[in-house]
Amino acid sequence: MERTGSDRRRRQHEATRDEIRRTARALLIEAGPQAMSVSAVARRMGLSGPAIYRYYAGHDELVGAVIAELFAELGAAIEQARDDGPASPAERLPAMARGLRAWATSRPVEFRLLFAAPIAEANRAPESERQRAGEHFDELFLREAEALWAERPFPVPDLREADPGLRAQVLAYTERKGTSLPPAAVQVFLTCWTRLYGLLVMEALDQLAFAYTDPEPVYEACIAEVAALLGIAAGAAPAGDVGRRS
Amino acid sequence: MERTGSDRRRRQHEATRDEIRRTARALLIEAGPQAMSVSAVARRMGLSGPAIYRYYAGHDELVGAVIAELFAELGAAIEQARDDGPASPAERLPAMARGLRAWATSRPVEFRLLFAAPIAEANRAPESERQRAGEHFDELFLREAEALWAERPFPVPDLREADPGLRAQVLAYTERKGTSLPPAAVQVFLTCWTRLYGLLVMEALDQLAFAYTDPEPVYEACIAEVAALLGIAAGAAPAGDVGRRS
DNA sequence: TCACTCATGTTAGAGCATGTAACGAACACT
DNA sequence: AGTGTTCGTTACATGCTCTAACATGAGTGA
Repeated sequence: MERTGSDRRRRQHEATRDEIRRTARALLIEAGPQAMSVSAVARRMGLSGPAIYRYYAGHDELVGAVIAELFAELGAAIEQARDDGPASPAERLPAMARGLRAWATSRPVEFRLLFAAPIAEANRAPESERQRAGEHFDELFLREAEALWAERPFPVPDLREADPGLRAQVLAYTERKGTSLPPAAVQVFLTCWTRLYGLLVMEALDQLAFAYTDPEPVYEACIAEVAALLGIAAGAAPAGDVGRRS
Repeated sequence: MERTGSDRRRRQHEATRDEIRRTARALLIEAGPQAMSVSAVARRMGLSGPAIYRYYAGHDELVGAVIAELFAELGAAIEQARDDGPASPAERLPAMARGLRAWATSRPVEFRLLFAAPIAEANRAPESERQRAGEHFDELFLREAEALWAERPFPVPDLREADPGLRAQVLAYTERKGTSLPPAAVQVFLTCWTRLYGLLVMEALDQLAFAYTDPEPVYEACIAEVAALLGIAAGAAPAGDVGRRS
């Protein structure tokens, strides 16, 4: 199995792997997640069924590759939102939050696959691509919160008054991440991040439709709340919204 | 098709329909959502495949029936949590929130099916079972918020300072529900409800695992936050947690 | 009572999915 | 040139949803 292989072969193999992944993604966008079948991908590429298995061990691995690609893109989009705007963390954090949602709303099918999927057992492993990606986004925002804290600390609650179980978990997270933030600040950060993230997931699952037809201002309000918790002003949302397939 | 039919026949038909639904649910619990296949249900009942189609138009309708049953149970659980405790809305609201999560955590597979499913297209229709159920839960909590407001109004923001789009949606929701709450209070209520609900959905989707191993105190903290917004004390969580299949 | 109707079951099969097995042809490396 | 790997094929096993066609038996009405 691909022991050494000439460079020629290896690159050819990679190229086909990529083409399969791109084809799967195209099908995902055109016809939803269940259209991403091994057969359908092969059919579209002019191959016949089992050929795909030379490149991916099975359907799950193929879907996993698409998911990994999307996670990378989403991460890049957030980083770009961070780096585009002005240099102050107080402005960057809301920009990143908006970048996150802009990506999500311009690619609804993909976002749903990432965050509102059946969650194939494979992707629920402790060290799965998915968990790693979640931690990564998390860290992007955490770094920014650290910068904000260094510049101008925000008010924090007294952790000694918190539930012991909760405090233990916050301490564990603080330790694991090796952050410069004090645990009480980490607690605030997690609250903020969870609210934003949760709202997005709900939107992706159409769980906000019972009350809201357009979640955008709801998300903006959440950004404002969170900004208030962090002691910063949210700033206005950029005027023009991002369209699909920018 | 079941035009008139004697009562005997009709009841027999209903009984079989129920048995099919129960069997599907058993399979769901034992082996996950994708085990709820028409074939598997028939096999377990000693029937052969197509017999099921005499009772359900197809796989989607069968799953929809299971979902409807679960929604009804969840609603009943919340109502019971409401009616069990003391009579004050200030105590009932947290009790209902805890009842909601108790149901969710004691039936993880079922809860995932309800709120974290692939969302079969059928269930995304404006008047689907799912939307109706969402509105129903929503109303259960809304009624309680009304009682709380009548007893002791909670502080509300000035809606005139809110985003016009958000305000319009809150007004529309207020009108649609015909609630006695003023729009600004509805806005607070929706914020509270969205936070609780969002946290639960995230837990169901394992989206909290990046930071928390045990979401229970996180949820309790959220209840406390929300209670603060409503000007009430959350009270302590009941000591013993509810086990599965109580 | 007898024949009719219709609900309910059956088997057969179409169509699509994942995935394996067995085989052939192109390719690279010695 | 020979040899083994890679990459494609077809054939097939199995499972799923769902339709078609047929059998059976219980209730219904003349």
